[in-house]
Amino acid sequence: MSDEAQRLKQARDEFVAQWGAMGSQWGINRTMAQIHALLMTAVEPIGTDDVMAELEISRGNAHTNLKELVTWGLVRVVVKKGERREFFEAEKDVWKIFTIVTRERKKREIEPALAVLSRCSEGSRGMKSAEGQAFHSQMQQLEEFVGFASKVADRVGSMKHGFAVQLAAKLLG
Amino acid sequence: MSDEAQRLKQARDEFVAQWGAMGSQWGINRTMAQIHALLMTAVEPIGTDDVMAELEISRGNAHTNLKELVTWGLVRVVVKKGERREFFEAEKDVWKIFTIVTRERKKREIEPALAVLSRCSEGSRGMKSAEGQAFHSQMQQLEEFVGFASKVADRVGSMKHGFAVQLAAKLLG
DNA sequence: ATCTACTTTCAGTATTCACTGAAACCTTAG
DNA sequence: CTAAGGTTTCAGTGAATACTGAAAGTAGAT
Repeated sequence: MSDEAQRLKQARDEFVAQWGAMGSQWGINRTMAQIHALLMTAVEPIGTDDVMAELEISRGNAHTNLKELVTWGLVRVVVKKGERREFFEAEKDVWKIFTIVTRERKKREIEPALAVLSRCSEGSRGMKSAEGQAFHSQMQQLEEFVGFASKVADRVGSMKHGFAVQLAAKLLG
Repeated sequence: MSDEAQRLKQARDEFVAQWGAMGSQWGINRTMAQIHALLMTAVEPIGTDDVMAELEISRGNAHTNLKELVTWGLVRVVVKKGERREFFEAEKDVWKIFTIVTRERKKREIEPALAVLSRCSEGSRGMKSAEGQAFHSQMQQLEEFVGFASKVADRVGSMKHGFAVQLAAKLLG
């Protein structure tokens, strides 16, 4: 193997390992993040067995996490003609990756919070005691803010890349 | 206990429980989120023993998570005169809470990612093979995007509430 | 209809992460 | 100094989560 090919393999392994470690920090399961890293840096679609071999994981594990990535929309299933098995290919456009992750995190983090806050705010409406009023007010403020974050996430998530860049340039300028 | 006081207790318990459950989703430990919820809805500073009693957790657990909340900056230590023990009080301003969480998440999620990407991008600079170039390009794009997200987080985190509201109004308008 | 090449599921196991409770450690008061 | 009141640490335990491997399921090919 050439020197460069070795360096490349090393760099890629490092990326896969570290991206996986990062996944934990992000509340995403390590294997899923590793598979994602592997696919993002693959030149062409790869199959379940390649994933198993590369990451030294079981078929079940590879399967589950590949399907989860497909559910998120970060990975597509590809069928090659003349091949019976499925191959997988990751979305590589960073802006698309970002909007997908934004959408998922909104679903998982913001929306449940909003539901909780709504109920707590509603359940304490019109209380007479100082404590009751303070609680209601706190719930209302949180609800308003989170609702607002939810709208921002929607808006940003549906922007075209170019527009987002413009907006951000203004923000940072 | 009056009817209203009961309703309040119920609503507050629900908030604490649900906020805790949410914490898991957010990659924050459940107890820490529960303590935070408890403190956010407390009328006055409370002590370790109150937290232990309210959440039915051990001293060690209460202690560790209270200190972690203090480290984050979401909770302050308060000393009452004539009292030897420490009391705790949460920041209640939602915008401040938001900026603190933004700062912490940037530190925990964005900065390590950036470091990884830098190294991988650097380590694959100037490769000749198509694979090497594709890898380098992918790393560069990710690095650029994440670096950018980092700056946005800084900027938003240091905004005054009023300014952020204005900006957001424009964004959502 | 049967074989073959895969995909999917899931009970059991391993790993990781959080919690307990008790001991060690401060700090102020007497 | 010693005692009392309070805080901090941490080894051991428990709960949650992820992973394995093998069996069951599916679908195209013969």
